[in-house]
Amino acid sequence: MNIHESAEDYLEAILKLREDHGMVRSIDIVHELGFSKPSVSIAMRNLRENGYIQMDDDGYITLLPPGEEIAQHIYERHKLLTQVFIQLGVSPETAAADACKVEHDLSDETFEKIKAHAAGGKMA
Amino acid sequence: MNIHESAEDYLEAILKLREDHGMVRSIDIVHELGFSKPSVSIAMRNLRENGYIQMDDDGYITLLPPGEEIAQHIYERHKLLTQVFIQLGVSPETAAADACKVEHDLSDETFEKIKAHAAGGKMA
DNA sequence: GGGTGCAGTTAGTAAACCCTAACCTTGAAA
DNA sequence: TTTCAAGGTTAGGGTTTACTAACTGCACCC
Repeated sequence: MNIHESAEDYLEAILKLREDHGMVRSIDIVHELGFSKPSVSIAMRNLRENGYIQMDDDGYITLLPPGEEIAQHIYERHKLLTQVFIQLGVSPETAAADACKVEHDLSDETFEKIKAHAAGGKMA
Repeated sequence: MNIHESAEDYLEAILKLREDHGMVRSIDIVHELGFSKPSVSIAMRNLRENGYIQMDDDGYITLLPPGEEIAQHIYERHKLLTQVFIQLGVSPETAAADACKVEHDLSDETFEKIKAHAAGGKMA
């Protein structure tokens, strides 16, 4: 019952929506990710059943600790990779789109090296 | 009838095997990628039916121009990304594994910027 | 009270991608 | 010549992840 790539994306979207607007419902994720309502509904059920999120009676979603951890992990990667790509001269839109895909695939080892390199300020 | 990620992997493996050993059969891909014989057999049928590869009567595989182009495209990314990760201090095994995954996801724009950056010799 | 619309769910479908089990063909070895 | 191994295929199955169609529940509003 491992976490899969799509679950990571959903958790990341929940975190992003929370930071941007405070409250998060399924319909907000529908608009954020561009998926259909049933797709999001089923994804939320899975996240709920596996203890990653909680939904109150009004459908408002909160991240439980395991979900929060994964969301932060992915979101940190997303932001750093986007920044690195932009520093390399990539357009912001493309940088964000590529970060979205790559963020799931990199090992911790490689990510940490990229992070260290970016922090060194020697990217440009 | 677009090319998908797995097809890119198979084409890349064919190119790599050709460079390493000359001749390529399905069974060589089985050993290279660690998939089952039926999985490779079906993948080869798809590549054949879509004009990416050719198989002679003995089962030897050659890349047709569209397949060659994709294989070179992916293989070039694989080698460059591996090299870049290694230059950042990542272990060769992890670098290659991560390159394997990332090589499919990067836009041309981002890849070209990474390439230019690496060529500038300012990676380390 | 009856319509309208929003949020969410259920049911059924599809595509990509892998698997095991079991088969065929061919060629070499005993 | 029989047996066996290697390469390849067919048949059937399973997971992940998304979709459309059609439903429920609820609130609001004239």
